[in-house]
Amino acid sequence: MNNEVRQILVTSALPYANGSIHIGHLVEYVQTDIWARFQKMRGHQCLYVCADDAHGTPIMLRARQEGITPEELIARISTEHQQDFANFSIDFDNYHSTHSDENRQLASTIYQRNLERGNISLRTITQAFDPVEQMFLPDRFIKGECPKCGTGDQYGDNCEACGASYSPSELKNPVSAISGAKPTERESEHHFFKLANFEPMLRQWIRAGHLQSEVANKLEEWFEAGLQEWDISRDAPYFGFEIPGHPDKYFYVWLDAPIGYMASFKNLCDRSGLDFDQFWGRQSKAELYHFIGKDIIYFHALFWPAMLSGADFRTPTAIFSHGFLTVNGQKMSKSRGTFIKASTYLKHLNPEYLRYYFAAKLGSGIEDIDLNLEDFAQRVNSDLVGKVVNIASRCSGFIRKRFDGQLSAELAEPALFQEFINAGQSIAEHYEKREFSRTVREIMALADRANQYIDEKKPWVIAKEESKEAELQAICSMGINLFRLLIGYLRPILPATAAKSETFLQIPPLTWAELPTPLLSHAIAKFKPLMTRVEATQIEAMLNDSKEDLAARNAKQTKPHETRTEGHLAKEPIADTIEFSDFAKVDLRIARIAKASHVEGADKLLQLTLELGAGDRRTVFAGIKSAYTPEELEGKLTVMVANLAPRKMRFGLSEGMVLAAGPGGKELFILSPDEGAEPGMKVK
RNA sequence: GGCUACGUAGCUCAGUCGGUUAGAGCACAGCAUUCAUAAUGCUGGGGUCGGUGGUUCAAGUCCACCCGUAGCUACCA
Repeated sequence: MNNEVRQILVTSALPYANGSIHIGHLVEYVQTDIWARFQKMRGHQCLYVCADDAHGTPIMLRARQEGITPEELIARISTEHQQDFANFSIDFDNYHSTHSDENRQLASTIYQRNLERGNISLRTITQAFDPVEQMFLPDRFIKGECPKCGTGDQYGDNCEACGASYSPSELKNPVSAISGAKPTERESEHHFFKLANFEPMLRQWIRAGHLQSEVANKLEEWFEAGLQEWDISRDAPYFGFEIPGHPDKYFYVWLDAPIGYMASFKNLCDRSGLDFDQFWGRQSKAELYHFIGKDIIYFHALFWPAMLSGADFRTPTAIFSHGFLTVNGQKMSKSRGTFIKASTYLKHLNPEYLRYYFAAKLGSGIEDIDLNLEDFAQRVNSDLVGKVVNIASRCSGFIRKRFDGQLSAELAEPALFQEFINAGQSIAEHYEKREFSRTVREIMALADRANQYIDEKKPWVIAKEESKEAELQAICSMGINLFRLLIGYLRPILPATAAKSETFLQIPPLTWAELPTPLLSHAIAKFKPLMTRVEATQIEAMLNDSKEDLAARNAKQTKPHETRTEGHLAKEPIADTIEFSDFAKVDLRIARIAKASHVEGADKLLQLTLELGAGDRRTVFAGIKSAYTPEELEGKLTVMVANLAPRKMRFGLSEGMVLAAGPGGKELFILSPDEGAEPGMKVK
């Protein structure tokens, strides 16, 4: 074993301060936390830092909508995030914010140094501008009709209906998503990071073992396309840091977000006396690892090393990317109740279950992992409750009742104990390589071995024989010692269960180095259940609760809640007054959704067969796949525009439209009539 | 459309450099057992390895094409 103490700095991606932590986020924090805890348990100096990512247009707008300052918003969200993390035993050594003095200074330093070395250029670009809000509009905040297929309400970058990509200026009838005004074009001077200056360095870097091979493959694309300049500035109004010497110009949030890793660490240094340069200086010998989702590889594997190198800081030792989380094989969905917030999960289930399940599925690759809820319950119950915890439970009774809690003075089966110790090496290697699923598999094989041992020795038979007291004590002590090793190996994954087990065993926190020393002639405490089974009803309740979360929020939106309503009205102002005759032209009818199905090849569409009674059936393509599944729509009554001119769409002819409210994505709500309405009835 | 991955038992996944009869856990069935939170042990059934074609003495593994899934496709956090 390598006894050298390593200096390791680990980060997880910074959660955006615009929403709650959900179980998808947790994959990454759990993965990082397990790895960091493992390193600490091995005796290394491992520091795990993170922060809230607090800047950008969405945060500015949300704060405005809520009628508070961005600072108030991010403070509130930060508290909430940290509470969720603490509940899941995510053990940060420091949690900070990108909206901090440390980050302002570091961002400025990094910018300044790159500027001095000719890595920043200034160029005037033309951008969409909202004349009402007096602000430039990011693509995401411009909506309009797709220039190719004519579908309305599309974002400025690509069409959700036909998949075409285009620039915002090509949209037909564009409107600002903030004010509803028609955007104008305006020129502005922007700051660009000249990524191409780093091409030789990056080409070498991405093939030097800092990245997973599939990630490096993917990045080749960018070199083939040619490295473009990266726009790192935004115009006021913007919530972020003003660029030194350039009033009303701000650093783009993605510039200062990764710098937040450094800032959080700097903040830790200032409080604890650690040496910042020892970790971030060009000559640093410390290891630096970023755990990230595969969606933000570009920022971390190209821009970030380039920025650092251009500012005379060290580059990361490695970037560890992971895949996304699906639930029951599908993307998390609010309507299915599988968009589960961390706080909702906690109301129903033990966080250790999820940590274990994620660990059991995580490898070092970037494939997505699936939370199959049935599998989740079976796996936790069988592995943790049935196998591991059960070993302590089935041995402790004898030790407690017959020997007053005292373990025997010698190991009954030193060879078996040694077998468990030997397995530790490969378990450690798998931890180190982030092959947690292999780690778990090996540990569970040992747990099976321990149960087999007890079964073989049959302590319950021996207990009935006289003069076999010593043998009984030895067998059960052996079982307890095997349990101790299993818990030791599982400790990075199950910190809370390990802590409870340490209380039961009456020992200090386990370290890897102590594992080979068995507990002999030692008193243990009374056994209390360390973990209980997952019940199907708990999972059911959690899913319902997630759905209710959504329902509650919807109710809040429809209620005349000042800020929320103002938000919607501000985004989409009430249209010009019309005459009744204009309204009468629209023939609205109650329709029954007779059939709903997915459309092959369509990302956003569902194909609906609407029944108006008397054999009148219409095929309608509706862009509501993001919010509804076909199953939940079938049989429902809704309201449709029955006399809309049929429109030829990519997948067929659409003969009308269903009415729905909401901004899109998960937040789409189709209208349904009150009880008693029948298909075909006219809405007037 | 292009690109990066993925597709193996009902479920979740292993399967290394191509090499005997494709493995594990869960679930299921039978038996044993009662120390343990209905936990444990033993035995068993279950697979056209997404499809088609190719390379090879030999293909789950390599190549091509197709189908399906996920993601990325740069001013979106």
